[in-house]
Amino acid sequence: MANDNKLQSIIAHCKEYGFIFQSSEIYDGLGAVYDYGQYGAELKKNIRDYWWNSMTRMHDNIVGIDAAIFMHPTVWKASGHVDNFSDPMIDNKDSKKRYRVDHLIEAHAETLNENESASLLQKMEQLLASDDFAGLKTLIEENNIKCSVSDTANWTDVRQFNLMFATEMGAVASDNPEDNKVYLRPETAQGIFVNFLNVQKTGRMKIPFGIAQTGKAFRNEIVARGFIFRMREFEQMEMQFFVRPGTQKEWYEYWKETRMQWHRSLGIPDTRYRFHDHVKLAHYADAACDIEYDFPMGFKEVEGIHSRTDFDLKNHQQFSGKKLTYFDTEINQHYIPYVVETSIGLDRTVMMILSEAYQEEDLSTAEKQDSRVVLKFPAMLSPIKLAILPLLKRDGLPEIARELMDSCRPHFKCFYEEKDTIGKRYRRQDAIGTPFCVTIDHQTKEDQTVTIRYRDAMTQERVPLAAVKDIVMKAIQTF
RNA sequence: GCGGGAGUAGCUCAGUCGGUAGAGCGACAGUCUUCCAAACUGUAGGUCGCGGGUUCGAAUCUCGUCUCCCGCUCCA
Repeated sequence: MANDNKLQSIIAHCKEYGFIFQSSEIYDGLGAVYDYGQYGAELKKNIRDYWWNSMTRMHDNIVGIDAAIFMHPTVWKASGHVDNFSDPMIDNKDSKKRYRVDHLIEAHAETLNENESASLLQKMEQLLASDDFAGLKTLIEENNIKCSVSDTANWTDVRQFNLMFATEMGAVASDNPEDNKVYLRPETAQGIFVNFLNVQKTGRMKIPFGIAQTGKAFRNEIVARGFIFRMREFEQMEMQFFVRPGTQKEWYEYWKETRMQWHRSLGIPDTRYRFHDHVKLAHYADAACDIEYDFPMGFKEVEGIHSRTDFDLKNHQQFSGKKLTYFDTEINQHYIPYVVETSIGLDRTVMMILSEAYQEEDLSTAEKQDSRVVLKFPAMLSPIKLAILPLLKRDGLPEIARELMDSCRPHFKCFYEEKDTIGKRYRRQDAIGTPFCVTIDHQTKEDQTVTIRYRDAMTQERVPLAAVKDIVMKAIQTF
């Protein structure tokens, strides 16, 4: 199957079987926002739990928190988000090149004589200060400023590209709206940094240690596309690992390898992944790489591992005026810890798991055309673990099935169905990725055995009714 | 953001010259069946993405708009 069709098929399948719907669909949808349906929500939760447990339960020195989406506005000044991402921009329609308005005008000013230049820059400053975008465009047009690529002055309107969503906090309007302005966090990491000392002290944590968190983040992407790959509201799973300065390189390597093992544990072969080391580093990092997965639209980042140095804590210390140092009793020194971050997109992981699991199989024989769509999820991630199917809806078979259901449902998600032929019921479970189906038939009444049918191989075998729960439990065991 | 393509039932799609909307699959209720969908009967589902215009009449022509997909661009 061609890859361009595969994404379409997955989107259609996700909708048809209740995994993912477009947000507000009856109102024509809201761009790049999606809702998880009944099975999608289970799948997403299972992935989140698996990540959470692998971080917090399987490491002595990593604890989890849940910070608020709203944070003090100064947080985003300290993190660099306010300054770096709120400049007015303008596009040249011919070259399609986008410029920061101030850069464009400043570059032009350099070609002018001293008086003209100063006058131009002064006008620009006034317009920038008053957010007069129309005035800025007029200024560009009056000065006949051209694009260096296309050499034309065919410009779009000036627009503000602030990638952070803002809202107002507090019911009382202020004279200056900026006073009440709060942002929806564009990343979850800052909630960890500002709680670094709280957790360290109350948890009596000793470096090296980590703080993990999952939660929603919001980015007002200009171009958001690719199904749930790039959404305006999305969920991150992040862990910030605090280390002694100078040891960050080895921890960076450690987490690179540890995170890759986690990916392997999802049953996805190495060939579907690749590392992408950042050459051009962000302002906060001294080393960074992406784990990329081969999505239907090509290799794309699913997780980032960044050595963030002491950039964040140092800035928060400076902006807040609160000391954010740690006293290391081993070397009797105070220092601001360095941070190695692992940051994985939960929605991207859902999409990765779906892409990997989705299979259209041709089951045709000489006599009969046949095919199925199956989601080959790792059993621990499947929305439904076990489907319990009485072969007939009479002769006491449903009663036995219900008993099995009652004994299993406290332990894992089960599904009961007695409608339609058994083959049809199997295929329906294939379509939502249920790894096990158990069928109760007349023989069950005689010898207390059932047929268990495996999703991937479509084979089945006879097992004791009493063993079913343990078979499934064992298969979904994660650690 | 620019360019291209597309929106008709839950899904995949048909719908001629402008004349009051159809199929297959799926779903639901039964029948049959006794371990791998597509056997039989019946039922429900659509302001043809949304809004304006042309017309006696618009799924169809036209303008606008929203959404999705592809390419380029961007991505702390």
